[in-house]
Amino acid sequence: MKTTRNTTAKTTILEIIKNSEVALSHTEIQALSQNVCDRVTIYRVLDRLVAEDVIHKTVNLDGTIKYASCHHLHDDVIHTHNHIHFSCEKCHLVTCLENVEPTFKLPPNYSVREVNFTLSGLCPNCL
Amino acid sequence: MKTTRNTTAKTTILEIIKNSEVALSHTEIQALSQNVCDRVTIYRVLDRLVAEDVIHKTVNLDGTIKYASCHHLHDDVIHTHNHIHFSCEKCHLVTCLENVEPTFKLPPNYSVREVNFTLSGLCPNCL
DNA sequence: ATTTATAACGCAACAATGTTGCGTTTAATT
DNA sequence: AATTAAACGCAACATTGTTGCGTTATAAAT
Repeated sequence: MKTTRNTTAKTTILEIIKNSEVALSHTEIQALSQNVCDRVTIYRVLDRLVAEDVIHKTVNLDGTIKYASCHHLHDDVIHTHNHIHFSCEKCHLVTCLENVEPTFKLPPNYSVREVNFTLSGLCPNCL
Repeated sequence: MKTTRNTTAKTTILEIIKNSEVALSHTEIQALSQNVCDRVTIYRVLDRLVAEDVIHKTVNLDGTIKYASCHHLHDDVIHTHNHIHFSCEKCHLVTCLENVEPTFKLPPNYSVREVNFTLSGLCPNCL
């Protein structure tokens, strides 16, 4: 049976993501991790953390993938990531707007499994 | 003064995008264009078409950037792209759901300039 | 505490994607 | 037909992500 292990790479990377106010890309995590492990390991750790539902992915408007920790609220059994991400064009920070849930109505026969909502513009700090 | 020219590369690429029901990536456009021009030229033409607001960009959940033609409705002066894109996980086609406009309310002091809403799951054809 | 199985790792090599510089071509105006 | 610079091709490079494989180290069993 497939088990999962706690390694120094995994814990430090998770710490970096948890301590960050904003979503981080692979490259940013690599810069922050000070050679704790190989570049490839970061990719693998990120994949594992996403699979374990500890962090989530979001895609920036330029195509770069960013990671942020999941804030599991209270006792939600179903845990979704359909909140909005805001990407500032000036400071390039990506923030999770946890409380902003967009609404929309879809045509029939679409089955949604994953969601990515990203806005870009200027954040309060840069406005 | 900076003018823009109509070249064969530009017109054929625009045709490809306009004739497509779904949003296309650079790689897909390259495959469909049958060596009409260099790989680099495709990048440059796409940038130009986006700048001219003839096509628009959207980002898939895997980070790949797709392009679709803009359908300027009636006499809209302000022309936005804040409709939803649907990315099918099975057939990998990205469709613009032109008529589905999401609503959401943002915290104060955010200035939005661009929007990207992408859903993924199964499209009607693959359901 | 030692052994053991395998998850996770490092490294090297590769693949895909996007960018830049520069000399050449060609579209559109004169 | 001449002119000008937008657009092009090509080569080289940068970045990002992937894969294979031998090695390391975690966590469980002894």
